[in-house]
Amino acid sequence: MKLSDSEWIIMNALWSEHPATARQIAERLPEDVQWAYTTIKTMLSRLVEKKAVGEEKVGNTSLYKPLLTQKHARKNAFSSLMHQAFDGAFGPMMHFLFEQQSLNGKQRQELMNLLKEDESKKSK
Amino acid sequence: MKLSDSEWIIMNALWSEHPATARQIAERLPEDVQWAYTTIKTMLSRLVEKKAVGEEKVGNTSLYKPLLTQKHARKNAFSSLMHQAFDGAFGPMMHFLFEQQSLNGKQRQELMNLLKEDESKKSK
DNA sequence: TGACATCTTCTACTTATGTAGTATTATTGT
DNA sequence: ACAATAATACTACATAAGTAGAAGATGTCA
Repeated sequence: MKLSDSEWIIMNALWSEHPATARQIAERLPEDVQWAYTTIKTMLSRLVEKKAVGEEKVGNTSLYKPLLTQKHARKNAFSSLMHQAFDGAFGPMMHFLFEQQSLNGKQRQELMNLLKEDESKKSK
Repeated sequence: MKLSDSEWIIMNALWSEHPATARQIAERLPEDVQWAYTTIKTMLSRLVEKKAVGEEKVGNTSLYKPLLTQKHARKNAFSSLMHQAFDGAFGPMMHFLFEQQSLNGKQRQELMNLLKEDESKKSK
């Protein structure tokens, strides 16, 4: 399941709290996203069709909730990027990230800690 | 500059060696990509239009070369992903990657080395 | 010099994405 | 009970992406 740019925007709003009505989602969109209410509805319908979002009617109003988890969406996005841009190789991708980001000392330290944390988790 | 899925495929073939003719690119595509020659030409034209690729005629044949570098393309892709999926935050993105990949000892070691390498480069 | 192979350019068609209007239906405050 | 509000479903339309055929120009080998 691959999300388009606009779909990410909707999903982000939905993940942040759900279930939610279209109206609530509208209110949570980033400042710079000024979509008509019907645009949001259209996006939601398409996401429901794709089974990324679930819809439940309560009265005449729909409540939406994510079916695709944020974690899955992120995973898919990385997987996709890793395959198209790094021929599927994790190592080179990481290498690139480190190289690019010209990490400052703190960031580097943070990453070190993450790695160590991961290590100790593993060995337990 | 954002590349579509198909565009990545073409660009990968082009980055691998250039300049290249459409025919050469065709030959380098992954096994599972069976595009008509004209499809490749269409993609190339569109990439030329977008200035991601340069075209130079030699005789009646075009030679193509990347204008958008692989590095830039990768950077853009990450930037885009980081913004849509992690609200632009590098740290959380890294955290996610570590968590997801359940790194084995060797991979972890490799990453550590990358970090240290980076550190020593910095301090010089 | 003609038959083939090969390139190019144009055109075409489908599905996806981005964005929103209109018409209809339901809810509600007075 | 009705006007105002708000929700829904449907339709619409532009641009991007995916994929390729047709026709015309050019090169090439016997």
